[in-house]
Amino acid sequence: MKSDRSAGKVTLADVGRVANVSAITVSRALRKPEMVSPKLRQRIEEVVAELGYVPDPVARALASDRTDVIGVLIPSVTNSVFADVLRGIYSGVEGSPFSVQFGNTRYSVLEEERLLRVFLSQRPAGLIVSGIDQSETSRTLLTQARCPVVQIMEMGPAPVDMMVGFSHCDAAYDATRHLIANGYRRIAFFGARMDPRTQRRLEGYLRAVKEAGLFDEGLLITTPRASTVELGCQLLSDLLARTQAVDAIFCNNDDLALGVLFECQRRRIAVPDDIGLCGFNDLEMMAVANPPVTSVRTFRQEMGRRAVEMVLARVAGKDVPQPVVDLGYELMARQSTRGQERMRRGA
Amino acid sequence: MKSDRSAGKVTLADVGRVANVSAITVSRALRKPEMVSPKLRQRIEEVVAELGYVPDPVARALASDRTDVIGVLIPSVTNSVFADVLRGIYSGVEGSPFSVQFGNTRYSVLEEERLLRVFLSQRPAGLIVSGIDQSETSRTLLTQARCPVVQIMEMGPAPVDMMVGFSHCDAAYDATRHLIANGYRRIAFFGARMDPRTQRRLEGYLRAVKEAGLFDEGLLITTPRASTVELGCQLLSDLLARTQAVDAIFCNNDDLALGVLFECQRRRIAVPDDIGLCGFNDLEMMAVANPPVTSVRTFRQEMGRRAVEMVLARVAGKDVPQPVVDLGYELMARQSTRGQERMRRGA
DNA sequence: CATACAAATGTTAGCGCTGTCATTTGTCAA
DNA sequence: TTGACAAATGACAGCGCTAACATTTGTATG
Repeated sequence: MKSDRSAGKVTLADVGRVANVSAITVSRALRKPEMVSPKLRQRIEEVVAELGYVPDPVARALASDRTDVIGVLIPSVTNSVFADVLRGIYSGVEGSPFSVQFGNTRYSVLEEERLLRVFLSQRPAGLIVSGIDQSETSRTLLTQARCPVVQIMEMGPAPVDMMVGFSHCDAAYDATRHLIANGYRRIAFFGARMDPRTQRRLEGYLRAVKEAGLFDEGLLITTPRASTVELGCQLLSDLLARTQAVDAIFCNNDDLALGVLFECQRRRIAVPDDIGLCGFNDLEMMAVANPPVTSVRTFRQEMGRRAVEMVLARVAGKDVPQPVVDLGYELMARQSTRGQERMRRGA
Repeated sequence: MKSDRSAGKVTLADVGRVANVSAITVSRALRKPEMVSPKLRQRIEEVVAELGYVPDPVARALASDRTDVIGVLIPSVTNSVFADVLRGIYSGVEGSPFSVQFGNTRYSVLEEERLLRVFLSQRPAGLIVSGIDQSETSRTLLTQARCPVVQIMEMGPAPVDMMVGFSHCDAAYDATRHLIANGYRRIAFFGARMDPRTQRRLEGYLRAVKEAGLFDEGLLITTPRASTVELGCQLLSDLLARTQAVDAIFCNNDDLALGVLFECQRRRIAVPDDIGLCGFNDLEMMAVANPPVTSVRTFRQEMGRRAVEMVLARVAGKDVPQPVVDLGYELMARQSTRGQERMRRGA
């Protein structure tokens, strides 16, 4: 039996036998070296190396009722915004014994609920979830989770536990104000995949144009489709087919903005003179496009890294002095909006 | 004791107690329903629902010596190419009880080795690794892995187990041939992050230009830096500072190509008339850029999905009729190379 | 040198589940 | 009805590890 299952698997007991100590001492030597005398510790380490012992995380999890896995729920794997957050999360766990398990909610609240249950059944060391629009059930699950929880991407009034994000609404408001300040009056909004964050950007846009008395429903172009560069081209075509009275476009994200830029180039619409263009997220390419495109820089990697740091601190028993962190954003004003200024808000 | 640890946790035994059967019967009702009488099965299912029982994957893993986790090793999380592969992998496991655990090797063979050991210690149901350039040690680990293994992204002569990919070398060869066929003679190669796949693309390029007697070392621009759009701009500037005798550029990937395109626009270099431009991967935006950019389409999502399918088939005990799959590629000839044709190779 | 106490190590009993084998129940032919 | 056999269910042990408690060893003190 044993011979078959554990084919060659070295256990704590094996190490103990060779080193002439009990299994638990080996366990301690590995996890809490200071509890074992230096002499023994060294002998054990030698045997571990010699035998090529690798701790079994599954057994450890069962015995100690905890894992070293941080569960992360994000709505999309492909969206480059989340890819950046992931990178941040990875850099955060790097060098620690923790690993990361992702769940893709695909922008579905129900899928989020389901994944949450799955994750929670695995005794995560911590949980990182996207946004603040969980279902009632999800919130309950998170509240009762016996591990630290971080909500990322947004700020909101009632954090489940900890939170790192920024205000999409304020960011969009500032971007729109920037367009207005630079002389644009007929400012369109392009929004794809109207998820909660996009909705809040729309809110910010609306607040700004309404305040300035520039609101026109005809300038609102939204679609449930996922945003792509091609969609940006299309939305511009759609808009222009409807009206020529547009002098700026605030895009819900940089993919759309890039599409708009290409389409403007094709149609020989001068950016920023005929049309001002502003994106969101400040993807790397925006700064080197032709012309460089104004965008709202968000700190996506930082968000991931901070979230992990908070989880790790809590797991280590430290308390987190600032459990709610507003990372802010930065308006990168560039040529596409006749931009010179550069302002910062939040955090 | 118990009360504290398992706070509210419902176990198989709990379900069994309420349903008046033994724990093992509940286990069977859940895993192999056909082994339990319909009547009992129904009663058990009711109790499971009533109590909100969720199986504990950790305990199951320890007892059965296997998990439902597929380990995936990729060299980068941010690179959009791998993001697409991930999406494919996700769509592959969707609806199955399997989940995915990623490891980021950051293009390091040693990190790959380390992660491999970690993953293997967790009894994965299967392993998906990127490329064919594992270290000797890694190959040994993979060979001895007691689970199916799929190498993705590339084709190679000696698969560890299964393989899904395409020939980067052939793809680059065809792309370069296309440039030559369309009248370009001074064809530069831009390569960033010279990982094995980039190296093979370079090989393909070299084969084509040498065959045509068009090789010039001065047209080879490579850098270990990660590729970005900005880097594309820079490499073009560098090249032009060195020589004006260039009439086409084959970029190692689409990020670089996009940078080159923007820089050409800025410098009023006409694409495709002054300079032909070809990318690699056919990111969505290439088709709608201005002008649309020729690129080599690769089937990244498909690669991920197929890899998962192969693992699942093997886990289910089926045998995989075609354990080595060449997915091929497709040259998307567009305006940036005066392209009309559209050819296919591989698979 | 006995005492007290801390440090170091060991013993025991599971964690929740599943593999294996044993037992019970049901079914059918003779 | 009985026996033979399959189907359904159960008992038991153990996966590899760690928490909690128990014991031993070392060390300082009077």
